[in-house]
Amino acid sequence: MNHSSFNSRDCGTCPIRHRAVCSRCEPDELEHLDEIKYYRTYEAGQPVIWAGDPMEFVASVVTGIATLSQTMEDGRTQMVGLLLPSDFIGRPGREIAPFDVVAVTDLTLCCFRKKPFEDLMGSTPSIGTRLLQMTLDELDSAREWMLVLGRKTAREKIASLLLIIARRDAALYKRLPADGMAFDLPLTREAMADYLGLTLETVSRQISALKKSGVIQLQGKRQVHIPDLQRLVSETGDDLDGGPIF
Amino acid sequence: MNHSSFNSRDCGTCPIRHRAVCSRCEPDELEHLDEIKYYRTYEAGQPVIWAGDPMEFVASVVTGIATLSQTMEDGRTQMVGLLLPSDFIGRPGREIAPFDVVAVTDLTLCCFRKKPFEDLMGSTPSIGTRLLQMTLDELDSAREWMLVLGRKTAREKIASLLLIIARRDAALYKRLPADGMAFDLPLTREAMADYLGLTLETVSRQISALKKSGVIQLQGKRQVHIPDLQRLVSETGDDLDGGPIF
DNA sequence: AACATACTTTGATCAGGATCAAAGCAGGAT
DNA sequence: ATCCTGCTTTGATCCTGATCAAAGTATGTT
Repeated sequence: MNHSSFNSRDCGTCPIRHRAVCSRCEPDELEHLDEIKYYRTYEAGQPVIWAGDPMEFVASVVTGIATLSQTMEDGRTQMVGLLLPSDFIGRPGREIAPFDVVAVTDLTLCCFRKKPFEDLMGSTPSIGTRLLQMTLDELDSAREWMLVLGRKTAREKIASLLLIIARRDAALYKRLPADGMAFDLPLTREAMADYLGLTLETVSRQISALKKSGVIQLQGKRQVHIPDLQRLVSETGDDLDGGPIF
Repeated sequence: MNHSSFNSRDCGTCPIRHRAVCSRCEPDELEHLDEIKYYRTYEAGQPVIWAGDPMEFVASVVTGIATLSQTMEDGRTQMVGLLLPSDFIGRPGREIAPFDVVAVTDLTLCCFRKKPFEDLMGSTPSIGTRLLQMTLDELDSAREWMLVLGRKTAREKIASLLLIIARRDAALYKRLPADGMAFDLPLTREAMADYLGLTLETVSRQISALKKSGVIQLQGKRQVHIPDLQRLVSETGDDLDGGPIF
């Protein structure tokens, strides 16, 4: 159990959802968990698992980013989930992975062998409750994403994705949204296109257009600076009165 | 408690998921449930609840069809879920409805007041487990739908929707898929468009095109006959090797 | 330095679906 | 019957984003 790879910030920002399954956050369950959990790392670009493969573990993302995606016979690909630190992978009670999981950056997973995890769930109801809440939140996110995919224009899609990444980034590092904020784009243009149901050319063009309009600024290809968050929000087409953004 | 409106077929085909919360299917929990549950009916077109409204109950669809949808300020609408008999509405642990719920046909809900339902969940772990399974299934469906919205052509979208309805219909009534099957389209062209991220004109045109190709036959506007299910499947663009359809 | 590779940008053209418009159809009310 | 209303079909045209193509940029390798 190599805990030395975790610095204190990882634990300080570790969301509640992670605590539910992470022995480092719930030391009283340490021994039990240590028997069934292990860490695993993947390099950027490596597959974690393919749709249809048997999946003998569930896991929590510790560091890095992974994608959940689906590919059609002819190669058309749709990303159906973006897995950021603290997100959960896998499901108790199902043997087969329903989607492809791929590491897009270097990735560390905190894995739990499935059988003992299910046993633990049975004996610790709070884990099931926590998992239900997380799953309901994910379902809401997926449904919100359906509006983006089905009804938004290319420009609105890009703005929505940037806002999602900015929001998760801010939440994760507990940065307050100053009047400007900056972050690294973790995805290639192609990955963004797969997320948004667009082509990579359209993604590139729309990012250029947002830059030209002054909504975003770019340093290099990946470093994004947003001078005015409200401006970006208004580009998403979403209701401005939908409550606080962060 | 008016159970007389349930005929025996309703209970015979009542899926496991419904059993988890329906006293009619779990008579041993009858008294307890009777204190907290009630039936409620809605006419076709009536709203059940609007996004943002406080929601003081959870419910299970008994008969009829409802939709979950999201609308943007400018009126663009995306349906994010189709609620058929046995589907669950609402979520423990959240006060506010995240989406609009509207009855598209006459609708009967089996409602449970939220507080006591949550108490019941706490004391009956199997309900939470069941709810987790249902939610995970819904999440998978939502993610599969993201592929439809993001990457499929209009024709493939229509074929996918017809197949989903046919599949659910067959499962609900336990009809075996003969070499041909028929069902009523419960949705207007506009509702189908909202589900598929299309306009109603495109839906109409693609349905006409599928009819002209002989993939489907229509009696009137709503009664659909599918002479060859495999033919319809091949129109969805999905992998044919994805296991049995029903 | 020269090259290779992967990613990105930009241009030109095309096509699928949206939009605008009008007519057809069925069921219900008077 | 006639009218009305809501739903559906079909036509004409437009536009957004896809496709095809090529050049630009950054990073690492020999």
